Amino acid sequence: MSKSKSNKCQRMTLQRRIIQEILHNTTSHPTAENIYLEARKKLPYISLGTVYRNLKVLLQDNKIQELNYGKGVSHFDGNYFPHYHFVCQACGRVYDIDITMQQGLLESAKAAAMGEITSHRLEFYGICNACLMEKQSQAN
Amino acid sequence: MSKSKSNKCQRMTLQRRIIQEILHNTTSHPTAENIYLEARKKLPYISLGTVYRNLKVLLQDNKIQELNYGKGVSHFDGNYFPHYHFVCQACGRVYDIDITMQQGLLESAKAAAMGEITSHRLEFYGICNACLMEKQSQAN
DNA sequence: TTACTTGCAAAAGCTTTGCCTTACT
DNA sequence: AGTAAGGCAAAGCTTTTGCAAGTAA
Repeated sequence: MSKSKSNKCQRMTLQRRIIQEILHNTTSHPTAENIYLEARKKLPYISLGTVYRNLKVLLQDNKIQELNYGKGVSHFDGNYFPHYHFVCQACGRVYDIDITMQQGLLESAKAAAMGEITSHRLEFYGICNACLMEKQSQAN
Repeated sequence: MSKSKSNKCQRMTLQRRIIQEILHNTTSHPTAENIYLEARKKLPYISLGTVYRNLKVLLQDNKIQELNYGKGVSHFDGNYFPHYHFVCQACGRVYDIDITMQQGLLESAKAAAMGEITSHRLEFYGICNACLMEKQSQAN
C-alpha cells in the first residue's frame, strides 16, 4: 500500500525542492514569476516552464494553494490549510486574514446550493495599511 | 450637474444596449464569448473586441460584476447587487446562492485585516445537481 | 536502465489595443 | 461637427506543451 493519497510528485528534483522551500518559507503569496526569480538565485538556469509544471504537481498533491484575483496572474500559497485572504487593491499584496467561517453560514450555503458543496473561498478586498500610510504621507 | 456618479459610458450605441440587455436578462453568468455569440444573433457584425470594451465600461459604471474562477475565462454577472455564487467544478456553470453573510463575520474580518476592507467575495465550489444526476444516470 | 523532469522555445488561450471608419449626441 | 465607439486584426500576457537531453531512483 502506498503511503500517500494522490501523489503525482514522483521524483524529488533539486528544482522541485527549491520551489517547495520558497513557498513554505514565505507568507507573501508569490506569483509564478516571483517564484521563478527567487529560484534563479539558487538555480540560475531554472526555467519558468519548470516552475509552472512543479506548481501544478504541488497543487495536485494539495501541498500548496492557488489564488487568483482578477484575470491577471495567479498567486501561490504554501499554506495548504484552508484560510482566508485580504487583497490590497492598490499594491496587489495578499495577506492572510485570521478568521473562521461560522458553521451556520456553511450550513445555510449547503442548504441553498444547487448541488453538493465541497469547498469555498472567502476574500476581502480593500487598501492595506502600508498603502494607506503611503497615501497619507503623500498628502503632507 | 451630472445625473450620474462615475459614468464612463457616454454614448448609448446599439452594441452597448444589446450587451447590457443580454446580461440583465439572464442569470447564467455568461463569458465574454457567450455574450459575443448571443449578441451576434441580433448584430451579426459585432466584434469580440467591442464586447470586451463594453464589458469594461459597464464594470466601471458598476452596472455588472466580473467573476473569475481559476485562470480561465471571466464570467459576467448582470446583477450588480452583492451576492454569492456556487461554481460547479464539473461543468463550470455558476449559480447564484441565496445566503447573507453574518455581520459578525464581516466585523471580525475588519478587525483582523491588515487594512481597510471595502468589499468581499464568497464562493462555494462543488458539483451541481445537473452534473450529479448525469453521473448517476451514467452509473446505470 | 527506466521513465519522470528539465530547458528551451513555440503554441495556446483570453484579453487588450492601434488604426481607421462609423455614428451617437 | 466633434469625438466616443465600432470593426478588424495584431499584439500582449500568462500559462501550457512538444521535444530532445538530463537525471533520480
